[in-house]
Amino acid sequence: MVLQRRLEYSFDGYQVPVVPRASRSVRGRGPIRKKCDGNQIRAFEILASVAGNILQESESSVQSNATGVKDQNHIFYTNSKGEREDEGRSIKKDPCEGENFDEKSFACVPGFQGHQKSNKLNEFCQAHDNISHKVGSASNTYDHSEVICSAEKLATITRKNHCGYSSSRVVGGPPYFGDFYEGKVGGILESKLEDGPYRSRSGRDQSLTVAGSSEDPMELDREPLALVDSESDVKVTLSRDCVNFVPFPRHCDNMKVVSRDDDENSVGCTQTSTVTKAYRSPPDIQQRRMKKLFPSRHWRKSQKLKDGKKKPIYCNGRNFHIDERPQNIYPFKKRKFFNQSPISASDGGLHHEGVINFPNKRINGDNRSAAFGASSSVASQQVPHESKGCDVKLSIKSFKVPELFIEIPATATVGSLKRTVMEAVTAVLGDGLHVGILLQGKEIRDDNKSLLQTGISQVQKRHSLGFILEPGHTQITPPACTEHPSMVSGGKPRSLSRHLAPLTLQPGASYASPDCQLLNSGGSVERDLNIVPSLADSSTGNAMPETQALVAVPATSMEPLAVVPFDQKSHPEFVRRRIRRPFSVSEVEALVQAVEKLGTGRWRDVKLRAFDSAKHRTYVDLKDKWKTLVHTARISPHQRRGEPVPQELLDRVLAAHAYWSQHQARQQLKTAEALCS
DNA sequence: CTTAGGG
DNA sequence: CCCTAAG
Repeated sequence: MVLQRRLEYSFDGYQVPVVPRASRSVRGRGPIRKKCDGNQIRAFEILASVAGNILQESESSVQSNATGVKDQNHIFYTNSKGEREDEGRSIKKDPCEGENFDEKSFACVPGFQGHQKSNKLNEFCQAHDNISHKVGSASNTYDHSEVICSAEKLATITRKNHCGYSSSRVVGGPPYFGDFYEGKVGGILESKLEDGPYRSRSGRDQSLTVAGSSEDPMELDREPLALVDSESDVKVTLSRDCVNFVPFPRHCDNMKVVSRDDDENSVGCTQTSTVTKAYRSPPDIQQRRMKKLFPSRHWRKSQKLKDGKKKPIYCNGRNFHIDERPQNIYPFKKRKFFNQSPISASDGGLHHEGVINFPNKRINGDNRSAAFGASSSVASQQVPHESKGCDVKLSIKSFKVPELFIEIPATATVGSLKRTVMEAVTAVLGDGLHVGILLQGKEIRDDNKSLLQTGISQVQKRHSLGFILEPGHTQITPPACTEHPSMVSGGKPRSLSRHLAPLTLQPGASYASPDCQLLNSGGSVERDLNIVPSLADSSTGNAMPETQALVAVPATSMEPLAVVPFDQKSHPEFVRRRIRRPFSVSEVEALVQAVEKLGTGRWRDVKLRAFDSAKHRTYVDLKDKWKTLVHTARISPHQRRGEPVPQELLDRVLAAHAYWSQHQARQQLKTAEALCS
């Protein structure tokens, strides 16, 4: 049939088709939403969450807020160094006043009074939305501002503490864990435990540094990238009938891009169905609301999952729900929320001298399995407090991330180095953080002991209290976590021992199996340099940490969310933009070949035919690529960017495009005629 | 889910 | 790449 057509309409190559496809052009497009891309500082956030919890604990014990802020029970604020334009404004006011709202520099998540339960997720989302807000707007640039931002966020936490933003939520720390997923590494991190009326009493803040450091160098092991010969990227299968079948006989081989690529290759992961169920739980009303709030692709995914489709029908990058996480850590997109009251947060004299301290940069690859230990300097002291003597004020100063080895070619750009470091940190901390308490060098494992019992409350000497921060999945101390239910259950007075409980981020039910994650991320990420030729891309893919599984949210309550570390999937507005992966020449070749055969209107077939195993290429991608190819072919060579595509290929693009355009025109004409007659 | 197109 | 109206 194709042959017939070909003969019938003698294809002559280079004519640029004038056949318009007006059918869909009329579609109006809705208002363009403003997008802000940012980078996720998950690692830092997680790290900071440790402190956040402490704060949370202290805050939750406060019955009334000391400031004039009303009902700002879910305030989130971040500093705005990352946003130059706001520097001026953001410094001017004390966030405690809660009056000056600066949307850009401050994000305030309004509490959904009376709907706390049902809206926690929303709050989470918004909170993270806010975070991403901070991280800068350049979508694919990873520069200092990220670090700075995180540092300032952390500072913000401290500030929050000082300002006495009290949490009016009934639930204690865990459920709103997300509120504190901000922070920094290497900066100053302070947190205090206080039971009494919340107030910043600088007079009593005679923190003494207590902790030592455990600078265990960490070895990041990763299999070396497999350098695949470019030819191996293309599977050439000569098909018998192709000569007669293809309108472009001269390229009759059946080219297929083979990619052992990444993303969706996360086969052993079983988290999906669980996750699915988690999302099915909320009542429909909320679902609808959520959908409204987050009309994102990811949300749709969730919706679909809700519909009972646990198994994606079409395993391309978009439909497969375990997909892009490993590699798309930071190009994430955020959506703007209009219902949040931004507040300008000033620096408040917080220090940002913290710098990530990674002595020998050397990335060896998949570091997920690497042991990681962060040390922290902790100042702790007995609070000269009158109330029952159970107040322990802790000030965690400066988390230090131990050595992180990164290996990067000398030719790599500074930008890629930054990214790499970022990725490494994220990868290490990506699975959450386990916090251990060291008292005089000994780890306190019994989480049920009170501080009094363990002696923490009496810590007077320096260097007697330390914290161990490890990736969540490397350390599992099951008993430690059993307290969470009580934590989430409410405002009853808790012992100090419990205050520390939430510090332990347990991989528990909230996490995907570590093995799964390992399998999912490092190993499966593309090693095919043909597919991902650029260093940045490949390193990105490989160093990408696995994000957590979806939070299993019980239908009855969403409270468990609280204990869950930052989770991308539970924050639909944090949709990351997929990382850019330029088409390689071989991919272009495969695409051209497929289109020559199939035409320009059957992208799914093209995908199946030539990119079936390239999971990261969706048919939409292929369609887009074709579009750009056509464009590229039409512009002058010196205007082209990126990896140069052989002119021969571009010629074929034009030829095929012309041919199939005409072909389509004729088709339409035919049908039109048929209709008329 | 796919297509087709605009952004 | 993203988003999304249409089909």
